[in-house]
Amino acid sequence: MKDAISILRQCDIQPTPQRIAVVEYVLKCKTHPSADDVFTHARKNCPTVSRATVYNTLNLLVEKGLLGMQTIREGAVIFDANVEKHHHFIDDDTGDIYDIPWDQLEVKGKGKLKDFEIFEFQVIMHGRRKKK
Amino acid sequence: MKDAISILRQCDIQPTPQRIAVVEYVLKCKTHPSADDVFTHARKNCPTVSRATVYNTLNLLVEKGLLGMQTIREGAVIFDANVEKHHHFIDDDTGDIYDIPWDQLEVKGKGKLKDFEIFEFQVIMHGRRKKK
DNA sequence: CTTTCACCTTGACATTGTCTAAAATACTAA
DNA sequence: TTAGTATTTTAGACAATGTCAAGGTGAAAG
Ligand SMILES: [Mn+2]
Ligand SMILES: [Mn+2]
Ligand SMILES: [Zn+2]
Ligand SMILES: [Zn+2]
Repeated sequence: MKDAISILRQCDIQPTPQRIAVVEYVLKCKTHPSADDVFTHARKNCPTVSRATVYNTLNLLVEKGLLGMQTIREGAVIFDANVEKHHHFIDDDTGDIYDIPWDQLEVKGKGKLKDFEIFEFQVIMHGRRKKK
Repeated sequence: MKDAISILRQCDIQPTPQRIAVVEYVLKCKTHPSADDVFTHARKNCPTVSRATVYNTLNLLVEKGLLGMQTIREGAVIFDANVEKHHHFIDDDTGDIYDIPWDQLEVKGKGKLKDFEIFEFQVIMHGRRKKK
């Protein structure tokens, strides 16, 4: 992955130490973290970063399309470094959220929904991940 | 629909005025209300009902399977009088949430997800409802 | 050096949701 | 009826999520 500074520059966001700390964690994170998760981890590299700055940076990244945001978990929005279209599987035992590649599932019948103009959609699955 | 008292009795929940006010609103509501929506409306019929009782009653109804709960909107869980399996369409302009009958959509390919045991799933769509 | 400007921090605030202690209510049995 | 017990309700405390405004810091420009 490109380094945080280049990514920020490319989107016309000034690369400050606080923003770099947020970006370095959240854009390579595979765990669908909450804002508070990001805050905790960003603090390790930048101990003075504030909650407000974390929220501001996350919202900025989402606006710029560098970061996804999902409202599939109770209590807090989660952020998603994977900005390609994909589905989600939620392990109800552990709370872990897994990405399901877009082409693994096909949703048929959307054309029949005459009253609705669909901008985007995804399949949300709940269950348990099989231990291998 | 059966009356609130019978419904509560049938589930071994004592029908108190507070619970009746909650049930009468939430079980015939088609708008996917939040707990606070239910609180506001229940107060009209039972002006003394407290927030705690509304939450307790909603959680009881969900436990008993009389009410659905969905985490598809930011900020608050929503409740769903429709306990049949179905999908959801969210109008991003208005925030309104529409039920999509289960058999209108078909999700193919779940069998390929060997690592996951799926308990339930649904399709979540975002877009705009066409004005007729 | 002074002004300006973007950024950051702090803390206040609103909202959601849970929990507890005490009051109110309803059932039960003498 | 009356006393006692169990259930329910209420008010408020509390924690967590998220937004916002006020003021501080620091660099760049004049
Ligand atoms: Mn974490
Ligand atoms: Mn309402
Ligand atoms: Zn994802
Ligand atoms: Zn529904």
